[in-house]
Amino acid sequence: MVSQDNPPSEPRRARGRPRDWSDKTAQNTIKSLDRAMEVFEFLSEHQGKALTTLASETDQSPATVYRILVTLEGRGLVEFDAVEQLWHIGPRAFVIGARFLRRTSLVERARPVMRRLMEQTGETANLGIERGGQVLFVSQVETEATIRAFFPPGTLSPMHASGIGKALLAEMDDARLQRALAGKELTAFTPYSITHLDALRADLEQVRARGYAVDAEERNIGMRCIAAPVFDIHQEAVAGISVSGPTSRVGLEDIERLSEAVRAAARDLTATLGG
Amino acid sequence: MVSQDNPPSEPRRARGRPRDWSDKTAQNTIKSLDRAMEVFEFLSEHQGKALTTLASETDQSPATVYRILVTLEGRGLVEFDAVEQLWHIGPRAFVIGARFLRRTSLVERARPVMRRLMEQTGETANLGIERGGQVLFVSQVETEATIRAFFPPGTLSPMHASGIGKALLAEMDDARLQRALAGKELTAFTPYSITHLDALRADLEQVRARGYAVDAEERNIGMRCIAAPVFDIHQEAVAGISVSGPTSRVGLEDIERLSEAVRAAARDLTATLGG
DNA sequence: CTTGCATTTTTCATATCGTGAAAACGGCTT
DNA sequence: AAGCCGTTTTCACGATATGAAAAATGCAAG
Repeated sequence: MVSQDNPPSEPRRARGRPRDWSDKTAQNTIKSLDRAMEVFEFLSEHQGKALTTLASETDQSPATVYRILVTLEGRGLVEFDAVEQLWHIGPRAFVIGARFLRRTSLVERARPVMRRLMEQTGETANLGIERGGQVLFVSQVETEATIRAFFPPGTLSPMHASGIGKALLAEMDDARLQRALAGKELTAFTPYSITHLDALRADLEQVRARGYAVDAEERNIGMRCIAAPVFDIHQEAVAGISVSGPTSRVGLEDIERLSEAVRAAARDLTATLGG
Repeated sequence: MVSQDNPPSEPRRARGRPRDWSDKTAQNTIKSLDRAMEVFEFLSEHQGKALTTLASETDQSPATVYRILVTLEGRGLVEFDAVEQLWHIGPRAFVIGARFLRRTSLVERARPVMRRLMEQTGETANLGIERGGQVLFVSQVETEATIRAFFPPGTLSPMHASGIGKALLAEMDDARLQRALAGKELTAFTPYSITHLDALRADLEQVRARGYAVDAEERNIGMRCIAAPVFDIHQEAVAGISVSGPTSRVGLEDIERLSEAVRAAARDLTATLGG
């Protein structure tokens, strides 16, 4: 989506003194800030932590963690529940993080397309992009049915066990594929998960051929997902759009029908992006 | 914002040494961290800034800002676009921020806002969402007056005869409006009810223009209601907030004044949702 | 092609300021 | 009441964040 992760292809005309990328230990970073951000991140993963717990689990002194939290609290990045005496992520963190989406108009443009897709299919519609070898779900429109697939925006998921992930992988050339999967295990989440590279490649071949990817209970038992890639003006797959629902409603015989709607939605979105 | 702002009611049992709240200058915060967060926040507001610009606009030396950015980049909180040489908010900020939503629901977050609204206006405050073409009242903070409007949470009410309903309808585009009203009769509950589609459209036009909706005895004789829409991060109207009271206290001449408070409350709630 | 300017990144010396230990403070438990 | 536990503050020390300036580069102008 946004440049940067293609050093081989992009011209990379860097103004100013070039950064010393070889410096693995990153000596140009601020240690105290990094430690503070570690606490921040840790807190976001395990919400509702007490000061002492937080301190011991991040290997820092309670006094330091306390000061970090109070400082962040001053900006609303974290919140202190005075009743329960627990710390949480604050609303401003949400506001700031959400601005990540504003960078490209992708999410905004996708909104009406997704809504229509949800109405046509009756299933939850999702939008995801690739980030650091994972699928990042950035937006969703929930179905009105009571039984629904729920992926809160901000969720990260492995590429190989996700419809959107596979739709994106299928559009990558071999070098990029290697990089996206580098160091990643093909974890088995269910008995249906794809765990071998050969099997994955074969599946991706199919995805390319028919224009959509299927996640048939590869991540969650009882959930199926049908996804198609969305292209930007450079013909690059920048996102995936999908519907997901319970096996009871999304039967194997429904896939053909649903895939039509998903592909149409992907085409629509591609068109509004200038593909 | 969460629990914390009701010192009169909450017991406020603080374990440990009590914080020195009088210390307005907050001497217990970490200056460097605060400055770093200032850059972080500033960047989120004005995305795509160059280093120098960022430095001068936050009144810090380029070297310092550079180190802050590189540190945050290491955690994915900010991103550097190598082609354009610009800095942006990173995906991890989105992931972390999104976890804020997991903790509390719309209803819980609305609670303090509604309480304040009730105190300001002296009237019962309501929160409602749209479900299946009807308004679902999900939460309420009752006034202390003896004569009070009472909507038990869980109550369903037709959209066209409800302040919240009209506030939500007014934000829909035409297609969605059609669907929300599909198959619904514009039932007359009182002589003041709106029963013709044209009249409703005209009213909605007004609602949009002034930013709030009024239910003037359209559902119950003797009760008036002033509502405003609440938006989520996608700028979609997800809920409505309102005050309702007897005509004796909510006169036509009070509407202007009350609507200010309602709109302010709606704005507050919208803000904590990331709108 | 050369020169100058703008911008980013690194080096370095300095003193700021972040740090942990320990004490102070209260609530909670027995 | 006394002891325990978790939070907040104090304090003295030295790690480290900081800005100035230099280095390294691209870009635009001559």
